[in-house]
Parts: sequence; structure tokens; C-alpha cells
Amino acid sequence: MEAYLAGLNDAQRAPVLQKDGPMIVIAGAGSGKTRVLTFRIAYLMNQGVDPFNILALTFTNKAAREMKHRIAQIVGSSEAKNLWMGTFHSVFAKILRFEADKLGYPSNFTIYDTQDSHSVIRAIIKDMRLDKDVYKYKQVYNRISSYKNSLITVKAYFQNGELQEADAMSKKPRLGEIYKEYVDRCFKAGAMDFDDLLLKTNELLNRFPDVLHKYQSRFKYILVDEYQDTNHSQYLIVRALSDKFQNICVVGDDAQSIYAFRGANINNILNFQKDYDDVQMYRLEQNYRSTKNIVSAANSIIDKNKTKLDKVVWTANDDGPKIVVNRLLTDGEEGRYVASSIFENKMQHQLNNGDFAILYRTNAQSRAMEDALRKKDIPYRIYGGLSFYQRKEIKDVLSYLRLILNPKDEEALKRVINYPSRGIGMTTMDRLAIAAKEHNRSIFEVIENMQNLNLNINRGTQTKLENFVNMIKSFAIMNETSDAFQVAETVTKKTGLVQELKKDGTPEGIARIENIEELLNGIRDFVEGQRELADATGSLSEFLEDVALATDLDNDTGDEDRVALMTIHLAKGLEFPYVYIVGMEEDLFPSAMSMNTRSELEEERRLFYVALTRAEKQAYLTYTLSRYRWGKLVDAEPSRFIEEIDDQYLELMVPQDDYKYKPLINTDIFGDDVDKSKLRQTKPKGTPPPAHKPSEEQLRKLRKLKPASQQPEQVRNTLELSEGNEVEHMRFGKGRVLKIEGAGQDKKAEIDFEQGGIKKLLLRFAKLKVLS
DNA sequence: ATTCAAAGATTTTTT
DNA sequence: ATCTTTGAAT
Repeated sequence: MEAYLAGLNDAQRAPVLQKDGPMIVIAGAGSGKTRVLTFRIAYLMNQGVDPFNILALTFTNKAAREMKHRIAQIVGSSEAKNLWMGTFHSVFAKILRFEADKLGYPSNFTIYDTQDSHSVIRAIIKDMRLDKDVYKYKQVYNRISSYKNSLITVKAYFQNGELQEADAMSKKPRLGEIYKEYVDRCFKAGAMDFDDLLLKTNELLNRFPDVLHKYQSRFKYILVDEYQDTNHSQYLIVRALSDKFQNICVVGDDAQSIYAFRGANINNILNFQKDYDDVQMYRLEQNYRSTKNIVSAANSIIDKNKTKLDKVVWTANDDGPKIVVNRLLTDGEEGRYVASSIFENKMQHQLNNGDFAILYRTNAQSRAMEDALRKKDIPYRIYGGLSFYQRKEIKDVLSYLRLILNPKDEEALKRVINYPSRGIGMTTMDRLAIAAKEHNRSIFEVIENMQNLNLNINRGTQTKLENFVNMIKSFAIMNETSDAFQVAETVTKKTGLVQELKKDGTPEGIARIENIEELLNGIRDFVEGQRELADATGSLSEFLEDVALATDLDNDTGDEDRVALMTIHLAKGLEFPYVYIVGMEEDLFPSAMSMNTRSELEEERRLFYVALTRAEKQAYLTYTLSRYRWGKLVDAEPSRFIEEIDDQYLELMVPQDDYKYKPLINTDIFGDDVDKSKLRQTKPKGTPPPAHKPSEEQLRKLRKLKPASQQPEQVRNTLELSEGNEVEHMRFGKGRVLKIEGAGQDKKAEIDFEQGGIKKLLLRFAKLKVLS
């Protein structure tokens, strides 16, 4: 037996050594599942399997890179290079580019990000003259996205009366039309959205048996990480590809399924054994990551969920300190507490910044944490949120680059045709759009053939349009002989983008120029990096593909020592010695939007489970009494999840009783060492105040001095309803569609509560019971 | 066509 | 509180 296998325990070794056949590995948090995957691939290669025949699908590109790296250490880098590894999206984007012509797409198709998709849908809703308050673009997009992830094409949609009825019920009878138009526009623009990358892969494999056969034969061994978070579309791809050899290994943890909102289907993992013959099931239950306290606390939480596989996670590690729970006055104070605590821990235990993570439910919570860390001079890095590539100035540059490769890319065109302004206004664009539709050509092509098309556009504007098209064409010619960096540099110079920002002169403008410079540096690094790879050249198309599918995490070099700030979703798969979970409050975590059904609430609970199990040595939970939301100070109450943890694992730090009654005259009472001169240095604009100083009104609220009659009535719209033996938690409000899931069965109902109110709800609910 | 100010919406989570 | 959209003025 290979020497490296000695580093595995028995449970881990078993799935590594089973070379062939379908298998599922249920891997508890911190049980070394990445190790198993890595060693399994290495073992396969040592057994003579050509890396060319192995496909490994991971959750992030970073995970793929790291795994590849570790495999390279075992089997040698020249061998490891040939492995197919990456996210579903990146792997199948590559395949789709190769096979694009079969589906009628150009091989250099654009990948629309969510922003682009939103913009297309908004345009459609506008063009169809629909009420944008009824047809909210985000809702429409989500709906379309979920159709695509369930493989419901436009055609299938119109054949399915139930779906149409459901959309009509929610007052969107024309959703199908929007869907059709959206798909048409994307196709005409030579663009695929994220969901298309999976949907079109399915289409490719279904419609072309020879293509299916080719990839089936190629991928003799398939491994899927984080299988609990695959959606139906991904599931079908995996099934199709593994059908020939059935050498399929999926790894996952049902307790960590947190992407149902994105279409992930937990049944994929629960039902895996039914999908293949003779499935071997392995369980990894020993946790190597966390202390006993953390593992036990996490177990006590997940125990509250009803839908789960039987699994007992345990650890041989020390007890460790208890989980510290702390109550703070406001989100500002929460930030200061976390920052001080990190500082103290660092001093006391001689730790690095990188040993700490602050996790939160929503991106908006990062602000308070940032402010506090900055004041304490603790370096941090925020992951996710508005990523670098989504910033306006960066998207502008990228749009030019996209247009060079794919002139049909309408979203890119719209973005830059008049930025910097060239005197091409909305009127002109409207006329071009109409002509494009009429002749079934892209706007770019219409401009190219303006002379022959008899457009109602004056001579001067025509010249401007010609100039624009010629500029893009000249870039395209340059692109044939130059690398991504050279092209991008020329674009920023020739288009006048940077000059425009320089003219602006504001600090924001300067920051944007710096961002563009950073982008150029990034492209240069990318080009150099690509040149070291065998099958890459550093071309523009390679760069754009990388950008479209890269996440913040993927770009993390990890060479800087910083505290990590991220949402819990982003933290999946990561681990840190010290973890702070902030904002443990009702309506925030669990989110107010996720309390309608038990399954949603259970997903929130799994999310909390994920958060807690990121911690190796110690976890901290914080909640506040009031928090700024929508610019207002809103009362908060502790999350039910805190109560759900067995008390024996917790250490409750209740602040001194009189704490909140102290007069809040200035920030000094927080014991904060506010150096005001420094604050001015760090804030370029020179305006912002040191800390949130509460207004008189807020003070009253904090001290609860308000007369009872003036206090806003606390709306407690949580209700427990019994149905059979089940108790459902639910919330409702006026005009809100309430989902009710029946106990363990498939009955589902959606009622529109136009009137709201408890009495009415009960009445309506009674009716519902009769109906269902 | 461009710019500026007022009004209005907005917070779940992401490839 | 912040970001986006809309309308009016230039």
C-alpha cells in the first residue's frame, strides 16, 4: 500500500481504496473530506488511471486549485496538470465553448453575470410596458433561474399548465412571455447566463448522443464535492456523464446544505442510493477540526432539524473553552466588542490576524465590523459583497473587452457606447434597437450596415456611431496578435475612460482610476500566470472567462495576514481557529424572509451549524439590543438559535445591568481609544464623524424612557398552527403570499393574504385545511 | 444630450 | 443610510 495512505484513519481510507463503482461519502463537518477526495484521486492515478479520465467537480475554483496542488505533491505536477477539476460552471463553460457551434452559439459567447441578466429583464419589462411594481425584475429573474435549474425550458413552460397557472395566481400571467423574450435576447447577444452553463450542457448531452458518448468515455472517474448543494440541472449532468462507467463518487453532508434558495436539492444526496446500483456508503464522523464544546454545541443545534440523515459527529479533541455569548447595545458596539476581543486574543495567545474570522448572515453587517477594526488598526479583508469585478469602473473596462470578443454582446454595448459620452443618446439607441429587431441583427451589425438600412439618424450621429464601431474593430484586430494585458491597456487609453475620471477629480474618481490600474496589474499577472500553463496563452478570451466565473475567494492569495470577514455562505468549507458569529438576532438570523416554512427555517439552522463548525478553538456569538436597519435604530431580540444550544456549552456574558442606562454623551464610555486626528487621515473626504453618536430620540429609545402609549406596537406576527401532529411556525403580513407546507407530504399551498390579521388568517387557514 | 436634485426603493444568502 | 430612478433645468 502506498505510504501516503497511512495518514488516513480507517473510515477515511475505505472510500479512497474503493476504486470502482458508485459510492457516497457522508462527511460530517471537519471530518477530512477534502483529504479523502485528494487521496482518492491520487490513489486512482497511482493505480494507473490516466488523469485525463478523471473529472472532479468542486464548489469553488480555489478548492480545485488547492486540491490539484496537493495531488501534485503526491503524484508529481506533470501528471496532476491533466486533471479536469473545477466548479460545475467553469468546467462546463469550457466544454460548451468547444461544442458551441452545435447549439448555435459562437465559441466566444459572453457569460452574463447577474447584473447583466437583471438589466436584460428590466429592459424587457419596460419594452413590454408591464407594471414594474408587479413584475419586479429580481423576482422575475429568480423565477426564470429556478425554471432553468429545473430544466424547464420556455417550451416546457408553455406545455405546463400548472406553472402558468401558478404565475397567473401570483399576478404575473405574462411571465412566460418575459422568459421567452429573455432567452431570445440572450441567444441573439451570443450570451449565456450562469444557469445556461448548466442548462445548455444538459441540452448538449441530450441532443447529441455522440457528444454524450465522447464525454462519457472521457470521464471514466467522476468525483463531486459538496454534493448536497447540487441542483437538479447539475444532478442530471452528473447522472448522464457517469452512466457509462458508473464510477461516481459523491461527497457531502446533508447537515451543511445551505443553497436551496439557489435551487440546490437536498434530495440529490438523500436519494443517491436509489440512483445507482450497489451504492457503497461511507460515513466520516470523526471531527478533527474543533473542540468538544464546539462539536457538541453544533450537534445540539442540528438535532432540532427533522430532515436529516443519521450521523453522529464526534471528536477526540479537548473540551476547549465554552462558546462565549455576548449581548451588546448596538451594532456599533458589537463591532467594537469583536475588535477588542480579537485584539486581546491576539495578545494573549500570540496569534495572527489570519486566525480570526467574523461571520455574518448578510453582507450589510460588514460595515460596523469594518469601522471597528479600522479604528483598532486591525488588518482585515472582506470577501464577497460587491466584488471587485462588479464595480462600475471595472465593469466598464470589462464591457469594452467583452465587446471586442463578442460584438453582439448587447449588455456590454449598451454600457459603453456612450461612456465616456460621445453624443449617442437614448433616442438614437431606441432607433437602433428597433432596427435591430426588425432586421433580426445585433445593434452592432446594424451600425455596421447603417448606409443600407435607411435609419432615421442624422449624419452627425452616424459619424459618431461609425467612429465607435471602428474603434472596437481596431481593438479586435489588435487582439489577434496581442495578449490580454496589451489589449486592455490600449482600451483604457484609447476610449478616454481614464481621462473622463481624471477630469472628475473627486476622491472617488481617483479611487476609480486606481481600481482600473489594479485591474490592469491583475491582467498582467494573469497573462504571466497563464503562460506557465501548457494549454493557455494569456489571451483576452481566457481572461474574460476567468473573470466571469471567479469568486472573491478564488482570488485570495492568502499571503496577507488579515482577519477574514464574510457571510456564512461564503465560509462553507473554510476553517479558522477563532470565529465570531455576529448578529445572532431574530429576523436577522434566522432571516425574516426564511421563517415562512419549516424547511426554510431548517436551512437557516443548517447555516448556523455551518457557521459554528468553522471554528477550531473557540467560537463567539454576539447579539444586540438594537441595530441600525434601513437607517433606523430597530429593536432586536436574541436569536432562537442561541436558546437551542445546550446551556452547558455556553458561557453567557451578560453586561452589567446599569450598562445600557449610562448617559451616552460620547463614545468614551465604550472604553474606546478614539484618536480623532487619525480618523481624519484615514477618511479621504475629511467629513465622517468618529462614531455613531445616538440622537436624542435614539437615546430615549435606548433607555426605554418613552411613554408606553408612544411606543410603537410590537407586531408579533409569529403564529403556531397545528396540522395533524405537526406544528408549523409561520409569519404573515398584509398582502403577503404565505406558503404552508404539509407535514411530511407534498401538499403545498399558497394563499394570498390580502387582508392580513390573525383572525382572518385562522379562518382562511381553516379553509385551507379543508382544501388540502 | 447632459447634469443635478428630489423622490423612491431597498437588505438574504451566490455560481 | 445608501443606492437608484425620475424629472426638470441647462
